[in-house]
Amino acid sequence: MPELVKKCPECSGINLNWNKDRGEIICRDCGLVIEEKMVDFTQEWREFDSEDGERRRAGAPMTYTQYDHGLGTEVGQKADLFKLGGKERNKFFRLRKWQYRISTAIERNLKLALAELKRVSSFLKLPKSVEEESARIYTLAVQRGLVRGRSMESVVAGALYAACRRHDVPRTLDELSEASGIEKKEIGRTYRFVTRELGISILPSNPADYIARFASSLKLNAETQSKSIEILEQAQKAELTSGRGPTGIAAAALYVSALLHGEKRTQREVADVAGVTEVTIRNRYKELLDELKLEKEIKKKKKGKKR
DNA sequence: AAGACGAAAGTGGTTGA
DNA sequence: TCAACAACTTTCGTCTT
Repeated sequence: MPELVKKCPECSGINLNWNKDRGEIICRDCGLVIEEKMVDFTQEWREFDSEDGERRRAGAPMTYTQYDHGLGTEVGQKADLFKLGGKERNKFFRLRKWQYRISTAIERNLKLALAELKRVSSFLKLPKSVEEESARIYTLAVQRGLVRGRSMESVVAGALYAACRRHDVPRTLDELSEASGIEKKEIGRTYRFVTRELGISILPSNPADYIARFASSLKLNAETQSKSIEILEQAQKAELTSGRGPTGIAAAALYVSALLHGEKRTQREVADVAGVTEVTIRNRYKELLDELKLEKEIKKKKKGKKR
């Protein structure tokens, strides 16, 4: 390890890991990559693309890397050397140079982006399949030049969001936003843009997919959980769900079934984990009571408590 | 005192002319 | 491109436990 670096400039940790192959020093405490191009001088990571228009690289503050200890930047795909025939040399060399530049630009972009994607994905504890799907989406997006004019990070977040939806493990925009450091509306925008451009089908997410996660962070038992799924199904039949935010509905269903099972949670608590407000829960809750004739059960519960 | 409830005004996004 | 619109939020006052 070179003399100069002994402490992590970010967190002052001394637990540094020198990866000779990639010429990186990685702080094991906070995940900061300290030196990137000591050996491998072909990788000009710090340079911005030579393509015009793409200079908004500064994105989320890197403090988020603190959460990712096992930061892995393993990315495959070395670009092939371009072996094209050679006759009109000058012209051809220029072309080749261009091609090379473009391909390395894409490759560089991918390398950075996939590292970012991995980070966010591990922060959210997303399954491998989702991670791969989103990497695929992102790769497609880069190849079609959809990243231009947008920050890399926001496209990564959008790809992740889309992949989550497709695999029925939805995260809310809030969660993605917290994990990636990109604003909610920005993620939503790029998400819509990318899915539209790539022709990815966007089925509205099912409230039931949120139940398990919300329930576990509220520490509700399995019975309550399945009850809330039932409630959701009834609600869907009564057409209470269309046009409403799925998280709000999921939250209300959970709230009701928690009441029914004597595992009462306050509206505030449920609202927090679902990322909606109490008011929304109240509205959905009221609709549920009206349509599903659950009033009696609730009242029974209350009487039972008084005795 | 905390939680539940509801009204009113405000916000961001979608839709349709 | 703009206005209407629905869903959701914020804020605040009142009622209930």
